[in-house]
Amino acid sequence: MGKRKIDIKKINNKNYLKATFSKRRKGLFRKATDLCCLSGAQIAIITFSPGNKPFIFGHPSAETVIDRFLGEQASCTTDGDDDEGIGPVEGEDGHEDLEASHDEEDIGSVDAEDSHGDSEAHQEDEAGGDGEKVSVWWDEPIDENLGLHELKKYKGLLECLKENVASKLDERNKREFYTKDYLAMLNSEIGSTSTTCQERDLCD
Amino acid sequence: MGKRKIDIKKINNKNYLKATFSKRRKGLFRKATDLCCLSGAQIAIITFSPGNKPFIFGHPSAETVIDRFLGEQASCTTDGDDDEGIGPVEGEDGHEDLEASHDEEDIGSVDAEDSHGDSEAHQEDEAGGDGEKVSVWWDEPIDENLGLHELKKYKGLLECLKENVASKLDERNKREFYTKDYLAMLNSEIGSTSTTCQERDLCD
DNA sequence: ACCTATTGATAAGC
DNA sequence: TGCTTATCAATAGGT
Repeated sequence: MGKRKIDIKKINNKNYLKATFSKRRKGLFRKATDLCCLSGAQIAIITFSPGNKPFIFGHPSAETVIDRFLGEQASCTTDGDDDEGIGPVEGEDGHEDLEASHDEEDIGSVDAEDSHGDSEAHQEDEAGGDGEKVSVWWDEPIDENLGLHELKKYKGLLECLKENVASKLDERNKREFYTKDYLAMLNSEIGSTSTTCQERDLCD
Repeated sequence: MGKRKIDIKKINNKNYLKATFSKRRKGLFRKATDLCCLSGAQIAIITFSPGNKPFIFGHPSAETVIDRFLGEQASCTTDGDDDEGIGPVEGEDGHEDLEASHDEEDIGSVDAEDSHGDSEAHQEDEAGGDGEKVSVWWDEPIDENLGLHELKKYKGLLECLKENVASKLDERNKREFYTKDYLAMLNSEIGSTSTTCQERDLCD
């Protein structure tokens, strides 16, 4: 999408690599920010640059999301939680289902909706409201509890998240190594410097 | 970037929210994939959809990157590793430097290069090659060891990563809950179904 | 889900 | 490295 199309292959030129990684990482974080604001989803991104520098994005915080992830894995392995656990841990090997995971066939039959496209299309927010939906693994509906909780926390402060803010952070050599709430951090930066709020409305 | 510009604020319409989250999450993962291929960076993305469904992206694996992240945090707190640790864990609170972390001022003075922009601009790949560079925290220069190791692992297999592949995964209700190598997984899907390789060359 | 009109992200060039 | 511009890519709406 630049002036010329580039092949998605390893960049060898060090300088070009640095510039590209920098730009694209920023773009990735911005996408994540937008997704958080739009959907209220919890997202954590851990990045180790080619120079082995860590760049962390997290909402409500990297640790929160990581813990939740690790927690689910644990409950999946030990508790078995409910019945149809989330998709089991998979990878190049293929399947390595644990005990209660029979998602491929099971869930497909339980919920006829996820027949074709994106698997997150169905919502189990109502946790049983629609009946045949996949059950939640925990008792915290993000939109209600966490979502409200988090968003209430930032209220009007989280009004906009301009890219300039991130740039400003870089200038201060903070290295964007944040495990707390990335959005909140950006917000605090905005608040302290009155960055112009271009077009993004309240994220709440 | 659709037919009409939208405000980056919480979407209330459930259906629209689902559709948007789905599209944008896919876009986010694709961006991460591109960034991995281009820079060889290690990236993990943990996402909990508004329906509390987990969607994991990881290269070389979510667990690998998470462990590395947690490991650095630990070493930062306990060992102190070298001297100029990475940017300390920061957040909305401001700074909470640990013991050996005086990166803001220190690194700035040590390396005159990271005075303004993106902090990952400097490379410590050579681990002392240029001398005044920020030191690595571990003994694994990604481009050399990890990068080579990982890439060698997938060789020509990782030739292309088309979006169709991800779609296909959704169709199989795998929910994209992968903690192993996301790229490798996509690759295996490609290999088993001979997905067309449009324009992406070898990621290696 | 798939299409198309638009806005957004970004490769080059300063 | 940040800014600007020309282009390609992601995606909002609508089917």
